[in-house]
Amino acid sequence: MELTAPPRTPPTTRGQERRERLLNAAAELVATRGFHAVGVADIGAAAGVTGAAIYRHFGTKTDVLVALFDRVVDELLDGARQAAAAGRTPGDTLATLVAAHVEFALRDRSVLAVYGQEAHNLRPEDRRRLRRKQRRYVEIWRAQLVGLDPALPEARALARVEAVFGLLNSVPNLSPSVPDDELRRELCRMALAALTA
Amino acid sequence: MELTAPPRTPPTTRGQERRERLLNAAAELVATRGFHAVGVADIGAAAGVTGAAIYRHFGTKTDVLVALFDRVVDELLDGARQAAAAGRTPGDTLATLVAAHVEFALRDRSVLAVYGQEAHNLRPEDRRRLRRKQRRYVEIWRAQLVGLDPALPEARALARVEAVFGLLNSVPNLSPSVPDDELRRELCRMALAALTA
DNA sequence: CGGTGACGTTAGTCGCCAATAACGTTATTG
DNA sequence: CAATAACGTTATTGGCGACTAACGTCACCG
Repeated sequence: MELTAPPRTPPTTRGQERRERLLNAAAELVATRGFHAVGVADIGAAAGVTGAAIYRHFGTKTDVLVALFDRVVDELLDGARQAAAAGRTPGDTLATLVAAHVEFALRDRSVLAVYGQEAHNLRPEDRRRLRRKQRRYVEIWRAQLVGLDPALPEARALARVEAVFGLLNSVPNLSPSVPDDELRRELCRMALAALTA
Repeated sequence: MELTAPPRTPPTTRGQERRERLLNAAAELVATRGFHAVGVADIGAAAGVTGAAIYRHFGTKTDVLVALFDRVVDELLDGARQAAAAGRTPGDTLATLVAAHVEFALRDRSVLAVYGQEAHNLRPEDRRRLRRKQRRYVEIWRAQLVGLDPALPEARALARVEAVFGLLNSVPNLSPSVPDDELRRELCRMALAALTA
C-alpha cells in the first residue's frame, strides 16, 4: 500500500518551479559544502520547504544530483551543437566553443564546481549515461581540433581537449580578485593557446 | 580512563611503515570511490589491518585526509623551492616548475585527484592551514611569471597560474589512451603556452 | 461544490559507520 | 627476562540522516 508513486514526468506548473528552486538550492549548497555534508533538510530549507518535500520531486537524494548534472551537460551540448552547425572554419568554431564554455563557467560557477567534484555519488548507470553525453560534447571539440590540424592523432587531440576542460572548469577555484570581463578574455586566450600548438 | 592517547609524533619504525601503507591505501580508495564512500574498515583492509587500527595512527578519519594533503603540498612546495633557488632565468625556472608539477601529477594520479575533490571534508582550521601552504607554492610560480613579463598585473598573473593548475591537475581525468611520455610533453607544452601570452 | 490528485507537513524508523572500550600480542629496552 | 609501551583485535555504542508513513490542504475541473 505504498501511496507514494515515483515522481511523474509532467507535474503541474507550480511543481516545476519548486523543482527548479530545489535544484538551484542544491547546486549552491553542494558546491560549498559537499554532497554528503548537506542534508535533504538543508536543501529543502533553502528552497522554502521541508526536507521530506524533496521526495515529491525526486526519488532520491542522489537523483537531485543527477538532474543537476543532466542540466549541465544538456546545456553545454546544445550550445556546442549550435556552434558546430553554424559551419564556419574549424578555427572559428573552436573559438566559439571556448567562448560558450567560458560563458557558462562564469555564469554558473557553483554548478560547475559540483559537476567536477561529486561524480562518485552517482549510481554507475547514471554515471555511464552522463559520461556518454559528455563524450559527445568532447567529440565536437575534438572534431574541430582535428579539422584544424589533420596530422594530429585522435587520441592526442582528445587528451588536449580534456586537459583544456580542466583549465576552464577551474573557474570556481580562482581567487575572485579579477573582474569577470578580464577573466573571460584571459581564459579564452589561454584555452586557445593550449589547444593549438 | 581513556587509554587511547592521541597519536604521538615519534612512533616506532614499523609504525611509520604502517602509517604510510594506510595513507597510500586511503589515497587509492578515496580517489576512486570518494571520501564518504570508503569506511575506515576499507582503508584498514587495504593496508592489511582492521578498521579500528587506524586510530593508533590517526586521531580521526579526516585526519588521514589531512595527512595526505600535507604530504602533497609539502612535496610540491619543496620541489618548487629547489627550482626557484637554482636561480636561472624566469623562463627557465617556469619550465622547471611546470615539468616538476607534471611529473608529480603523472606519478601520483590518485593523490592528486583526492586533493582536488575532497577539500570539503576538512575542518576549517586544516583547510586554512593547507591553503596557506598552497598559497606559498602559487606565489613561487607567480613570481616567475611576473619576472618574465613585469607589465603583468599581479592579480592576473595569479589567475593564470591557478587556471594552469586546473589544467595540470586534470591528469586523473584524462582517458588513458595516450602513453605517459607523450602526455608529459604535451602537458608541459600546453601549460607554458597558456601561461605566456 | 464535491472530489481527485498534486503538494506539503510532522513524526517516526532503520541502517550505517565513525569512534571507543576492553582486551591480546608483539617487541624493545634496561 | 620482566615490564612497559606500541600495535592490533573484537564487540559495542551512539548519533546522524535518508527515507517512509500517515495525515492535512489547496487548486482545479466536472
